[in-house]
Amino acid sequence: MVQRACLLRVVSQLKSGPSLSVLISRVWSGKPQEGMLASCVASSINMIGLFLQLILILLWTEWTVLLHLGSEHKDKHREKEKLKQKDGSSDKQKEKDKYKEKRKEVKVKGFFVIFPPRIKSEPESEDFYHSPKHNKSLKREQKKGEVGTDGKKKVKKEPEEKWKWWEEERYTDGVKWKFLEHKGPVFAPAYEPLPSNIKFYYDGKPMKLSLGAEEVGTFFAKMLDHEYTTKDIFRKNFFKDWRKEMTAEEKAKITDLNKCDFGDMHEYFKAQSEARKALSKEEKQKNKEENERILQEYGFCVMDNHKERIANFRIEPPGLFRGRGDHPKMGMLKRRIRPEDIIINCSKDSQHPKPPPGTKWKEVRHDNKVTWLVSWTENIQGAIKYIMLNPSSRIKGEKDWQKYETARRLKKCVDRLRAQYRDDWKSKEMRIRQRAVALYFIDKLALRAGNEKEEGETADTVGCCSLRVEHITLHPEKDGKEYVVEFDFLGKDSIRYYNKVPVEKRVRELFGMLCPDARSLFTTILNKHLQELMDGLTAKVFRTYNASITLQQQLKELTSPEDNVPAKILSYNRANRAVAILCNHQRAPPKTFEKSMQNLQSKIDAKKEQLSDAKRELKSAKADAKVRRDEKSKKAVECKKKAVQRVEEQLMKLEVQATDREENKQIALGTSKLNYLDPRISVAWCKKWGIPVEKIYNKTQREKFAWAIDMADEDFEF
DNA sequence: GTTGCGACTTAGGACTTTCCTG
DNA sequence: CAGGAAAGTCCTAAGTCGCAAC
Repeated sequence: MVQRACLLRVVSQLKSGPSLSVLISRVWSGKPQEGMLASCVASSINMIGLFLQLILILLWTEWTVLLHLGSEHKDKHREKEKLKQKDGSSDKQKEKDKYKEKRKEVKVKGFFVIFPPRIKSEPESEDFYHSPKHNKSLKREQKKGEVGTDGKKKVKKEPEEKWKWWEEERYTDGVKWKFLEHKGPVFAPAYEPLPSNIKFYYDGKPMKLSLGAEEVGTFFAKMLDHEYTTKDIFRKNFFKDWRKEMTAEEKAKITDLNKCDFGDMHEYFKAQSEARKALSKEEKQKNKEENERILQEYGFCVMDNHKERIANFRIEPPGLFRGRGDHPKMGMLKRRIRPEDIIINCSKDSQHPKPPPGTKWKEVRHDNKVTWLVSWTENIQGAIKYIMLNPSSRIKGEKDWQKYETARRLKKCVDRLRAQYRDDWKSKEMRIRQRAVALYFIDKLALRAGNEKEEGETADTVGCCSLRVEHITLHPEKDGKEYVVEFDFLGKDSIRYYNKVPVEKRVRELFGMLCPDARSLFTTILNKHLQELMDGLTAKVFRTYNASITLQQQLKELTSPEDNVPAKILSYNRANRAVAILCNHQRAPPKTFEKSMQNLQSKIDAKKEQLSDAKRELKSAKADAKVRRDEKSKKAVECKKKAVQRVEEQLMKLEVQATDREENKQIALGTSKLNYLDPRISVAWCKKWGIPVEKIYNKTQREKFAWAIDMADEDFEF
């Protein structure tokens, strides 16, 4: 589609145009019509100019205008902004030095060594894979091994000493490991044919399907409850792929999906899942144990002398592809992965995983410049999928830590950078101006970079550099504010980004000649530029930086020392929420939201009543005590007092909970917590206010952020 | 220089387990 | 002690970004 040319490119094509006022009035007056737009672009008419002007307006917008948190937060945000500008550099080095010192102090305690017999029995070969640099730690671990060898049970009983990888040296040369051993993937269970009494009907008549066709048919049958099985694209894609699995006869007969009746099959699967739920305790326990056994066998690997948890050791089962949003490939058959599709990565001297009997791996390689253990190529997009380690592993943790360190380095130079890109808006070179505009959005609105994607291969979503004209509307005035830019587009995962951003009208200047091919590789150009500005800087670092700094600031602002623990946690959640809003992390409101909110409210009401009862009782007890003046009645008063207090606390807790939940209706906190917020900020906050870290991070999260929990003091500054 | 590929992070929703309450 | 809500886990899609191949 011609009119799909991206916004920046459109902007870039502007040379000169009709009078400004005409253009502006056209835009201000409403959405550009599709046809109009198409013809404009096609004939190089300068309707496009409008968008240049939009950019110009934005360019001249004052920094202090707070864009992302919506109008109510504007003022707060301004302050934040000031703060942001102020505390540019500092403390990081301090932090680092402190940590270095701490490291020096740390004595090496024991490491829990896995598979000690193996590791112990072949130390020579390990040495072979360890650079001199690593010999030190290796020796330590071997010592450990000796201690641990005399029995797993014994080791298990002891409070397990966690390996503090963050106290060890890192590889610097692109090597990711020296030794890697694992058992390979767990394949999806083989297809179980339907019992003979469960039938598929075509055109009202029962029909026995071949095994292959039946299997794929069951994928569809299982999904019948989902709305998307009614979607045209889904049905079309499914039917096309299904036919490929049919025998010639089946193909000849089954020509219309609408004549297929999967009802029986659907009922069967439903009953099966019911039956699974209704299993007896013992049976459930048995299943659990079996799962645990598989986890123990396949869920771990040994990487450089340490047993590490694997994130996804199960191969994705076959099924029907369901992309997010309006995906053109929804309904296509996701093929079953066989050993022959699998590439194994492990070290040469490890015990290679064995393929299932009678099969072969596609390849076994020994590439220690990558972190994956297993890979295969998926058939829908042709993308490569990997089996990698858990976030608690050294290899993921180091990277995560490094990510936040990069963001902290950005903090040091962000002022300079912002000044620079503002300056670049005036540049004579179009590319530079363009780059600077993109950067502005990425920084201020925390937009994603927005890489190019192949049209028709995926849902139509965009990011900063791939925004198109139709994603932006200009309003001369909206909600009492002048010059409001309205963003409305689908971002990653087809999540809608909607934001009205008031901008200040300023001097406008026309850009000069523009380069029409500027868009291609735009994110590459952008990132190259960023790389020059700061080592390791890319577009996404801004998201990390802005998220983390916002958390830190919000925590400072929202935490009241006199608050009790639940209230402080509410503050934390609010700070977290501010970040989630900034990053546009949304969720569908839980289906049961209204109901559970009502329940909570009635609980609160009940609690209130209970409170007034308790108060009344206290009063009468007091009166009683006054009259009687004996120990017993005094005690009773104390008792009642405590009861009132307790109920008050409970009520408060409930109310806090209600507020929290209401505010959280459509906002997902998990993503930012897991991916954008430097955990050391949260850990420091917990330490400072005496909040148990368990209140903020659950077990998995504590494992992932073990490095931060261990190293951050209460005075950590991002 | 451009394109496509490979590796890795980030993402929301489905599914499962745990917790709470009546 | 069941049943519903909340919390936690699993799943895998969909991004980012660098680099090799053309």
